Amino acid sequence: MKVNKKAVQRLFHYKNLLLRLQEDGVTRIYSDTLAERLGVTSSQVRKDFSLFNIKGNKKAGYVIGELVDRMDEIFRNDVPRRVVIVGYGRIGSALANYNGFHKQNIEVCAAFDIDPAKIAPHGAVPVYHLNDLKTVVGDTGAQIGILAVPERVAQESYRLMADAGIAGVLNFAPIILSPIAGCMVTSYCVEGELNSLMFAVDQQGEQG
Amino acid sequence: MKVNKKAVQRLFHYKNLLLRLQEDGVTRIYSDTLAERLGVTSSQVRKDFSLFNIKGNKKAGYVIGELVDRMDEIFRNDVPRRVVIVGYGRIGSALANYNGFHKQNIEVCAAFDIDPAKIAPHGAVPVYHLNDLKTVVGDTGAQIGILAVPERVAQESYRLMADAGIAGVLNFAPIILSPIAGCMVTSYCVEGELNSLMFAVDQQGEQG
DNA sequence: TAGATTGTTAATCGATTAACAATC
DNA sequence: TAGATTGTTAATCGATTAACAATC
Repeated sequence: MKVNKKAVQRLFHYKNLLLRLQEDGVTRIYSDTLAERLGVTSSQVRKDFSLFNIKGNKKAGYVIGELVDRMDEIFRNDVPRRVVIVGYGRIGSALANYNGFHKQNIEVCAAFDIDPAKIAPHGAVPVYHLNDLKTVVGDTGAQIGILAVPERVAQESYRLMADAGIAGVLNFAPIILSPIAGCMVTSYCVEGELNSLMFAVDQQGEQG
Repeated sequence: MKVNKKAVQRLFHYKNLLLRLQEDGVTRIYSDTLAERLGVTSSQVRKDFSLFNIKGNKKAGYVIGELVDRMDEIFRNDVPRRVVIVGYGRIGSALANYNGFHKQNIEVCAAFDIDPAKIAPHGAVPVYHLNDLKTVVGDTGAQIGILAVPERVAQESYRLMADAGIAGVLNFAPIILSPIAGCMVTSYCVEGELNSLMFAVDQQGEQG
């Protein structure tokens, strides 16, 4: 089986739980315990680990320290990973200043907008004009970009990001972007998720 | 095949594309065309439609007006759907004022926080103290809640929401919530998504 | 009618779960 | 050793894609 996105996401959550357990002084864990804590099956935990070549000890479970080290290695958590944000509106600025990133060694190194009133190259997170995207991406070596612009300019902004050398985009505009070679996209649509949740709730109501 | 979350999400995106086409004066469409525009297969489009009992015309494709009407019916888009937001920090306030919601007939009817400085019951979106959650949920009839609080209080806040009668929660705290009966959860973890995207980019780099 | 498109059934693909041999 | 847990293979489950009969 190939490593897929969902397995990567689970690995990320395993890691975060393990870090919390480590803080509590726990040093070893069984796949069973880990599974229970995260609401998955123990088969899945072992399968995921095997996918990433993470080894435990028969009978003795897993050493949390070793697990965390291996995961840091897999995710390259030793080097800070740089991210730029395109679109400094409500969502963009909220993410630029989100304090959950540094724990994961993710660094928002710059944001971009076309509104002159928002440009602030000397802020905690510098905000530049979109025209400077290519230069800044070149200088910082950022590989990943967050796209948080209005729907109607999303495709064009994505093109500019791909052009600037960004290799992966996390898109928050509520539109499916047509892919550009060399720059992969993952999209998140809040209204779509809410809609989907509402549908699920409605359906459940009909049954129960 | 049962209706699943991914199919619901696709239906939502079909609808949005169809609305845009309608504005351009297009009145009919084939599954082929629709599929191409959204980067899916035409089999999938027809399968999705069949899942929701959406009918077209052999040889003549689908009438966009009929499709949109049927989808509005499925999603109950005729009545405004009310949402509350728990946690009025950066993410919470960004979402409270996000202007992509009203297009989908989603109404953020109230937000909640425990910081007295944030309470503002007469704002465009009223912000109340968390203590008032149950009352306000009762009064407004909101069924869905967005959870945007710090990780360490996420599980407890979720419990309060379930308690207040919220039937579905969209969680943005980077933690897996243990489920409470009667209140389903969908989670989104930005740092997890970024991490996953970085992993994918790294992997691609190794191969190419 | 001939050609083209829908709607559905069957085939394929991929991910999760179960089972169990290896082993500490 | 006996018991328990990992690691992996096989079985199951679910979703996507392909194929094609129905039909306009």
